Amino acid sequence: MEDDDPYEGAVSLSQRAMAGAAQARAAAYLDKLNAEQRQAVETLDGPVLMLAGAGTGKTSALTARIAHLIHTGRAQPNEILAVTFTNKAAREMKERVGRHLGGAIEGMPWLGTFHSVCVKLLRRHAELVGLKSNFTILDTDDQIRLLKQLISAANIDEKRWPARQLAGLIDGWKNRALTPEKVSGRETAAFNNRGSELYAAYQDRLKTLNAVDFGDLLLHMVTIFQTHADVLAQYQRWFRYILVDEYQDTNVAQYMWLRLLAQGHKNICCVGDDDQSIYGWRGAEVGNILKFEKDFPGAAVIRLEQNYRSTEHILAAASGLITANEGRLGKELWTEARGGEKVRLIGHWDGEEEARWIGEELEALQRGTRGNPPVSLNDQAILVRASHQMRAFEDRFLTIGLPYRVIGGPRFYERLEIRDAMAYFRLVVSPDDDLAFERVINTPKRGLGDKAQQRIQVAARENGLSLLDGARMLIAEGTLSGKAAGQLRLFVENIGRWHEEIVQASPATATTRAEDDDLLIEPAEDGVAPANDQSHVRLAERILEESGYVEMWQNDKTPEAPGRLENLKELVKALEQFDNLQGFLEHVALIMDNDKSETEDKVSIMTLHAAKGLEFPVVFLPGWEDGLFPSQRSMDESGLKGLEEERRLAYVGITRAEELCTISFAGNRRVYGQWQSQMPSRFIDELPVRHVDVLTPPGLYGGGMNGGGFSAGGFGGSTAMDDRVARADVYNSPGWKRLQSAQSRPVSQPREVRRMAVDAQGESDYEIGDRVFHKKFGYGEVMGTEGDKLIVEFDKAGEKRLLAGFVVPAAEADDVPF
DNA sequence: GAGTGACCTGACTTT
DNA sequence: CAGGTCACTC
Repeated sequence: MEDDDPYEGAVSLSQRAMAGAAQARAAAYLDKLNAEQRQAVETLDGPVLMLAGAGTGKTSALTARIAHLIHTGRAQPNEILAVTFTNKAAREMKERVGRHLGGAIEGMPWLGTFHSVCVKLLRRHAELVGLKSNFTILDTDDQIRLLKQLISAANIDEKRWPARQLAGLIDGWKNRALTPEKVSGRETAAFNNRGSELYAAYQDRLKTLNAVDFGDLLLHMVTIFQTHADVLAQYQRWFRYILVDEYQDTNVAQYMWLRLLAQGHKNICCVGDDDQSIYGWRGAEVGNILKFEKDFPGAAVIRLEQNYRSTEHILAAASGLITANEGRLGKELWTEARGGEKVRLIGHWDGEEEARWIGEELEALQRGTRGNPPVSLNDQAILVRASHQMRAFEDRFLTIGLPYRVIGGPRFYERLEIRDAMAYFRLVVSPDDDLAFERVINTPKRGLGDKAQQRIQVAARENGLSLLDGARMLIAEGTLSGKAAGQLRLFVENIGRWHEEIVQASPATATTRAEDDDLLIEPAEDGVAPANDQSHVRLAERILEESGYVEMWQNDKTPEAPGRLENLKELVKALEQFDNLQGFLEHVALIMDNDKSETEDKVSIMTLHAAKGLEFPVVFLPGWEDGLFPSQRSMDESGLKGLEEERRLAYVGITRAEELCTISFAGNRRVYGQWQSQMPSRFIDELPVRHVDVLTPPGLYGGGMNGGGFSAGGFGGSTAMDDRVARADVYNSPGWKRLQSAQSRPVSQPREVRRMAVDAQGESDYEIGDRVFHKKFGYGEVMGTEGDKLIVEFDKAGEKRLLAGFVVPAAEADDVPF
């Protein structure tokens, strides 16, 4: 590497001038902070652990700290390494630091996600791990395809040993910074005893392809730091201050990376909240935050505990829930806010009913007919555990015409047509991108099926060529049959021609960026720049046109086709923001989020994971049912640890709400296209009852249209002894029983409903041997009880555990219309 | 080589 | 319920 520091003099004059201007501003960013936040900002030297609970002004403190570092002259903007997990967080931080310092701080080149920072570093030092600096970053799709090839090459039955699983294993290893040779012990036995072997083969293949996957970005940098002391020392010197956001989400590789970099000066400030660690499944180690003080002796630990976001009931409900977790660092969140509505809890007959009710609530809140000031849809959100739960809401909202937006749903760049188009671009930019070649060689159909492709593969492998060159060779030999040969020739020539155009347009960027020493000046921040030359946009259009790709969709008669064409247009449009195709590809590889700045008033639907870091005045948390939330899979795979993570997820969900939080569950839900009766979530038991309102079922009992009945509930509170909402309270409540028995009947029979409600209450105690009837499972016999559930052996459906409310005595089965 | 239908399997969270 | 794979046919 270079002897002298390559970053010398990278600070521009304008930045110095800017610092001067900020000086005059007399550090206004400190004014709004409370004592703890201020301490976190002003404790600049040495290790600092900031334990910041939900809504305690963590980002304010973090950005103020950066501003303070710059303001006091401790560090230039480009000497600060600040890492986040999401692009959104990075963007927000950049913007807020800029605001603190009076606007246009241009150079925070090292503020970004772990991955984006690592890409920059790895491009500089790629050769140390056998890569070229213009390596491609594979998406999961490519990764899977690659693994499939390796698995079948290793003569392993792809059915029994799916590539997805191997991808998961490899990902896990990389998260723990394990290179193939470091995978040890029984883990070598993973994947039919071939796990580590395939992992090694995969890494080899990646190197040959000059490609990396997401995990490699971190792993390669850790390897480089560990094996090249000079490189490490250089960055240790350069990054004088290190800040880490969401520290509880760091995995082992990220942890090692940080520790290596911080080892010299130990000026590292980590911000996190152990109660919000929700990425264990992705390799995050809560342990990292728990052992910070051991890793950095003498660390200042600062707790931010004053919550500025939620009402006292919401905060208390969340706090009460999370105390069920063990091994917490422990924080006492408090707020000055008083009053507000309790957290609302309501059960529904099934998922559709739940969606219907929430839809009505959203509209009522929007109109202000609940006796509340109107709440815009933008201020309301529905947070679900798993993305497939969104569908019920989308269906319902489409029906009633309620505008919504799905955040983090099927993402733009993951769509078929976008990936295809991107593969074309990739191939044109880097003709030896074999994975891209495979993807588009026969899309649209060019009569080049498996056989032809195999011949290309063989030709390429035997001659050590890329697939594109292998194809060229075959054409030159003239061994392919007429039609296929002509099509292939056209394809190859097109790619070659387009590639030439790029090379001529910008010879420097088309080859390699290894020589760039301007990473700190960032001519194109994240590849974005005011584009002056739009030739790449026209080129992209022509690629899609002339390749026949657009035509393929134009001829497609399926209903999705027009949408796909729209998406392609949008893709081309997005290119305008970049100054070349390469920059765009880089951007897309790392930034898989599509935050179109929408201005319309819409309710947001997203997963709980996607909601972290966000807040809304009104939040709905549907689907609180055992198996769904907490998710069965988490519990099966990770036991108590999994359950605790689910609980933290619940905590994150509740703490997103500022004013009104509504938890709901359904008694029946379609799972795998099959109806299943659901148990309410055990987390419901853990809510402190004083802060929860159990709502009576809506609509059925004369509550009327104005939603007036909703807040009249609260019968759950009076019966609980131990300060918890017992699930049993919900079932034993008159409202729930009526709901259970009544809702299996048409709603338009109020008299019948009431009669049945009374009946159901009277009959809720079954004895062993009683014959019962269930709406879905049919007839069965009561075998016993388990807690508040009945064990029923159904004639057809077998043994089930369910609540008494779901069955009726067999004698009354005739009354049940279905 | 491409198109079609039967079958199977798997289903959560993501930089 | 959905997407993917396989076998079969044209």
